[in-house]
Amino acid sequence: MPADDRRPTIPPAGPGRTEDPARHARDALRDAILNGEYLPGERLVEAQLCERLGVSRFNVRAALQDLAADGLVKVERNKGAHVRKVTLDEAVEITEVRMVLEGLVAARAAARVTDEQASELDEIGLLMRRAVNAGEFRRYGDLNQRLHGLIRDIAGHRTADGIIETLRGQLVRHQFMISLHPGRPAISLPQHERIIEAIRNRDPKAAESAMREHIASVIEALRDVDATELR
Amino acid sequence: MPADDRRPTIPPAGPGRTEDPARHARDALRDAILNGEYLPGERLVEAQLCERLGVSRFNVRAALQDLAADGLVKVERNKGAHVRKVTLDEAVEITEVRMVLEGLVAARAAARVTDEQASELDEIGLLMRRAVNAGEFRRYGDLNQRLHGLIRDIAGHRTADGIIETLRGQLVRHQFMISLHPGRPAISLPQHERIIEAIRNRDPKAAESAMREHIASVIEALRDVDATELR
DNA sequence: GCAGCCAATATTGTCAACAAAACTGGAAGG
DNA sequence: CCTTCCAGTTTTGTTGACAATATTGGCTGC
Repeated sequence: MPADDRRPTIPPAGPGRTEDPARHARDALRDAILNGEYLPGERLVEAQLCERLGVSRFNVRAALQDLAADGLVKVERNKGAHVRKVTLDEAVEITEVRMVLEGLVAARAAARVTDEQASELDEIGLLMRRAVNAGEFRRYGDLNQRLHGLIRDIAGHRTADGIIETLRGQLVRHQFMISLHPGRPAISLPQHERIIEAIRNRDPKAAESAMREHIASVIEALRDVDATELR
Repeated sequence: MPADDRRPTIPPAGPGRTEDPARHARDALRDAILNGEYLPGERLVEAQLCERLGVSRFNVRAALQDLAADGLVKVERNKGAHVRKVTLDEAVEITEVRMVLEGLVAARAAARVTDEQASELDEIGLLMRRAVNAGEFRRYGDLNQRLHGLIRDIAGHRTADGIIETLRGQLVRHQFMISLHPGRPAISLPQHERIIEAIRNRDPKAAESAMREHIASVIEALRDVDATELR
């Protein structure tokens, strides 16, 4: 075993100390996992997390249970917590669910979009095209997230929104790899543009099917990336 | 306040005592809420639950946190836990999500159904028709649940399955009222039969749209029931 | 060398007591 | 009569210690 873990400590959130430690622990641990500081399958020992997060074991346990509910960690009785491993099959299932949920959300967004929101959508579309043309893939990825987020805001479907957000968390690693997949933006850009257009036209059915097609192609990309990686 | 709470105690699960109390507490409390022994909005005081469930406060808290993740209770810091109230709008949202998820599941079931499973579907359809003709509404409700469950088994989509199950829990009360709504079976029976037929024919698209139509009509029923109740 | 066992250790599960916060009822003042 | 404030009480938040369980590493006998 390593003599000492050199990972940075995440001390209390500033000098304020006004926040409750439970929240801090949960958010800090979630960020740490999402940033890949703990790898899938890695064991999460409560005592170590106490030091790392600067909170008591009580709050560490609460955080672990919370993240287990989000599917980010898995806890087994008397065996502790691990970062959850998401297999390719699970990733596909999760993305299938996201496909129908975001389809629902897109349809609803098309039914509720205001003129102001429509031009915001247009602007994102424009920026996306520019980013692709300029080869700024990182920027494109950010815009991608912003677009999906805006659509969900327009739809205002809290239930679907919460589930989508939870599922997204479970896939950060996979999603990240997809965004770097060569040729990916060229495929997804026109799909995004069709989604935007359908919502602008206030056509729920078109918006739903455009969104579903888009995410269906994400599923293909998932499989591709996985195949590429295991070569 | 009531001088004494006469609700039945749920003592340890038999003489075995092999099960962990955390699991027992969680399941017993979930059942109690689902059976309506605690009403929506009712406060859940930890000390009372300790007596009721025969476990320590530690385990009561764990159970409450678990059920909060399932959306059955809501806990507010320093304010305790309440049985979550599901408004009509939320119930509609939840059912919309169920609509697209069960649509996905139905499509997948149609793609994977075996001959044996197909005849099982047929049998349930037959029993449903009989139950409706005989006016056995309670039985029809049970068969309804069995049908949806079988479809989900056939699909084998663990991710969608888990979410659907969670959502169903949040709606037990509403669902129960719908099943007693007069004229409801006459509407839903032919919808169920169309779903069964589409899956039998191994036609995913038809299965998905049949399922979505069915659940869309459940949403209407939800609104009706609510309107009837507040008259 | 190795399979199985046993003690030592590491880790998680549980509890009971205490601290902090929220709620309650009633008294004081307007 | 109403509002405000202040104990007293109830309820939740947190801690540290201890118990139960799993894991590790070495030992023994084959």
